[in-house]
Amino acid sequence: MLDKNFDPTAFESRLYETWEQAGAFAATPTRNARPFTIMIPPPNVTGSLHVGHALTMTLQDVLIRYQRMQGRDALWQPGTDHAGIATQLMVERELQREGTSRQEIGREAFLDRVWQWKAAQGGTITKQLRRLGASPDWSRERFTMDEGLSRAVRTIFVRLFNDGLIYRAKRLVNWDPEFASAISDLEVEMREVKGHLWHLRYPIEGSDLSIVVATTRPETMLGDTAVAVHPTDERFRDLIGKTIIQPITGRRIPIIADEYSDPEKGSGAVKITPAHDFNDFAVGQRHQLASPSIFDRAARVVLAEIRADAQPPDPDFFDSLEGLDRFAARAEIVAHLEAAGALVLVESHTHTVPHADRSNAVIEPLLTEQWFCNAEALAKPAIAAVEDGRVAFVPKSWENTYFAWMRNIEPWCISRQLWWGHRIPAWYGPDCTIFVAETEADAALQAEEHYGHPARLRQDDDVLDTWFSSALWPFSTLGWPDNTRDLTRYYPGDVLVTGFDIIFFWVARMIMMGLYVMGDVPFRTVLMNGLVRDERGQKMSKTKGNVVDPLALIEAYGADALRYTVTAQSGAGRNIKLGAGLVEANRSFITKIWNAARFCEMNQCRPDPAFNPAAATLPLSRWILDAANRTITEASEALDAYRLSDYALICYRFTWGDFCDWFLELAKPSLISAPGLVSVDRAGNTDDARELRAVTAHVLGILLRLLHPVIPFVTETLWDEFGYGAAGSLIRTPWPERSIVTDADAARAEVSWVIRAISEIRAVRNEMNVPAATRIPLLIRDASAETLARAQRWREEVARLARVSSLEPLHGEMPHGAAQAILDEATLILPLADIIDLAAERQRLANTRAKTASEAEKIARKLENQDFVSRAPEDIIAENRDRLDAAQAELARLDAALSRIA
RNA sequence: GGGCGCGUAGCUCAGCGGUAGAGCAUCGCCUUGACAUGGCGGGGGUCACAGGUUCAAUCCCUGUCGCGCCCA
Repeated sequence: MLDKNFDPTAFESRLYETWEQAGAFAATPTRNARPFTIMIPPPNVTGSLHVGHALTMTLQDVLIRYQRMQGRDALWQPGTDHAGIATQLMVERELQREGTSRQEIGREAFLDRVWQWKAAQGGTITKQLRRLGASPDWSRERFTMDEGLSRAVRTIFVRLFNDGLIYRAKRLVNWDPEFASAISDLEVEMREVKGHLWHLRYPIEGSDLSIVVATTRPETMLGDTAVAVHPTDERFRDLIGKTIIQPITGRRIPIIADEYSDPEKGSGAVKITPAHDFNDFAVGQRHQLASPSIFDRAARVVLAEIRADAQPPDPDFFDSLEGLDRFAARAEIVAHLEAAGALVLVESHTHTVPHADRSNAVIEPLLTEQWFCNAEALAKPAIAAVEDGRVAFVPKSWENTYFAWMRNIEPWCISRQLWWGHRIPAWYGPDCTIFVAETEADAALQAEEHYGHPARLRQDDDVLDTWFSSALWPFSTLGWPDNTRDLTRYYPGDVLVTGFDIIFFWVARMIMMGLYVMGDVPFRTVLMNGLVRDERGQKMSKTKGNVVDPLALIEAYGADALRYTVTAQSGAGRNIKLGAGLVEANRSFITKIWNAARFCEMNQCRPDPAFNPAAATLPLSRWILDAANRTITEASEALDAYRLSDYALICYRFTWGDFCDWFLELAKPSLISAPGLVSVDRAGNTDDARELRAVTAHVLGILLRLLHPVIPFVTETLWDEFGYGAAGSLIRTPWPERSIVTDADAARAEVSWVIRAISEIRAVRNEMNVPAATRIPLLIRDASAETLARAQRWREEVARLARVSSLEPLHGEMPHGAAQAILDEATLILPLADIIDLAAERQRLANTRAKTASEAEKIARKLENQDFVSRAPEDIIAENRDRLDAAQAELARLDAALSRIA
């Protein structure tokens, strides 16, 4: 006997172990079945499960479990990402607590520490995914820095280099001074910051004139090599070509005309610092300006590159700037200029400042040598693949976002000045000649050939952007560069499920690399899921303290409740709001299923393998089997189209609305009055009860299978308990199929009449405040023979559910003081002599009449409209005529009913 | 500044040319032999606003306002 409540903790872990140990998650490449592949977005190896994971992983698990049940050879490829910056940062913090640093212990010892950290922390997220019920093929788990994947990284690096698509260049890059590393454009976040606009006076050489420049970053003036004005700006026309004496460095710099300068902004004149600003760099290129760097890698002032050209008016002050942090230098310089009377104006100014998204440091553009990937070349075929539909985004609107970025793609800076990651497979000879090779031995051979003798080589110190290895994930996990069986079988994958926040970081790059390396797209469909917000729609953040911990939710409500909630909430591409309240509410659905099953168990509804749904004869049986058919079709269509929230709601409605609220309630009299398999039902007919039991178990089996992808634990538990299959077998049980239902239309008409009759009576009773315990007789007048026969067939069910004491046709006068309800051609009459408030009943009927009359009038007006009748399609006109007829007939009956109590 | 998306019941959202829907919340009734994590019933919406297209607009088009996100 099932307990009264489903206790997830009692089942989930045990069940998961059963599945995993039985190999239920494993792909079976040897099977003769069409593969279905999902590549997991590898979470950070040292991370832990957050609600975003819970959402995306649940959706993937729903899809993979569905396809598994569809008989596909389902591969959900799991693994984790080494997450260069994030992981290195955590270990560095640990070292800091120990009073040391990575520089102090050295590269090798540091990497040892990271591997130790990974060994200790790396299992957390995979354990948590198990708690969630995720069913990837764990036997294939990969890590972006394991040997195979590292080999793939080296191989592709060499290939791209040899194809001229990877190159080394000195360019202005986004520099994170805190990590002391370059980062890519994507890792830069523009933030609105309240700052100042300083208006500074720069004297013009050989005159008393001066020009006022406005800047948000006075400290960079040490690297000024020009002042720019707009070519059409009348105010400065005569100054173009003159020379300025830079007030701190004393450097002679020209006033140039460039359209970059915006006459509307600031003073209309801007200082140009090519080495520390992307726009200034472009100006510098156009005017062949020098571009001295004035900051080191920690963004401290370095005077070396400007000393030669400097003639500082105040050499002591100039020298004092050496080694100052950029913000300290700013304060010093502003104060100095103010004292010298060169500070004209300080304006409050809100502007966007680039920040590193990981460290939060203000980005310092810096001229450095880095490795770049020619993303433009790789993007072309990747754009085409989405244009011609080889890759489709769901929802489609995300394709615009993809195109916009891809069509304006910038070179991808792939080198990072970190230690944790794939070290760049490039070696330098004594004269700095570069040898790119998969191994040091290969590089040595190349060097020997180049120099004519063996040479001492030094490997590049940098590592690759983490996303470089992630981009290879769809094929590197399958054994590439070896031409493995898995690679041919599982590439390309079917669907990628991920958040739109990494569409550029990851999705676009996988498509680029997939096409470059494999000659085919990595997946057919990209299902974009939204971001998870808190109940009020606010972004979750640790500082706000509104972070919802999925594991706490699982602990409190069970994994199924969480899974069901995020699936039902996941409108494609839409952000979802999640709080404990929603999960708690959805848990009641799990409980409902549990209790429905408990009722089935109590009434001996056991799966009968010999049961043939096509042979079901009772209208109620055929009605629920028909509804099940429709649900199977709708649920499958929704899943096939990746409308996962629709799938969840379709199953919910069928389970709760059709199966529990109506089918089980209507079947109750037969099931309960006839305990035991061989017994007699109310009509003395043993077959009815027997059939209903078999149908009940059959339909329960269908809904357990339909719901298994989203709520695997409770469904598997019940599946096992009821003996539908061996323990732990639901996960691999075939998806339900439609069955043949004899004369479904008739069954629908019959049961729908019963449902409407019961609902009408209940509504009248409630509105008339008839106490629930009061049983009242039901009289039916003006009913057709068919309706009367129906009413007699269902008298017990109607009596039970509408709390009716008897059911008779009424031919003569209506008893005094009765409530009435119109149902098709018939009128249901409830004699309420003592309890009825006649005025209230008149009002109730009048209200109904008013509603019907207004509807009839609306339709009539429509049908009187010549334009409508002549131009609207036939079926719409016919439908309106029918509706008008029905409304008018109902009006007549309501009038009759009203006159009876007049 | 450019682009994308969203404004539908108190809340969260579905519907996207032809009778406005669900869940939650709310109100009333009910502890009936699966379930009060329940059952039954009710109230609640000029579908942001203004034009246009159409026989017909919540739905299509244009504009306005408000909100969000992305890119510069």
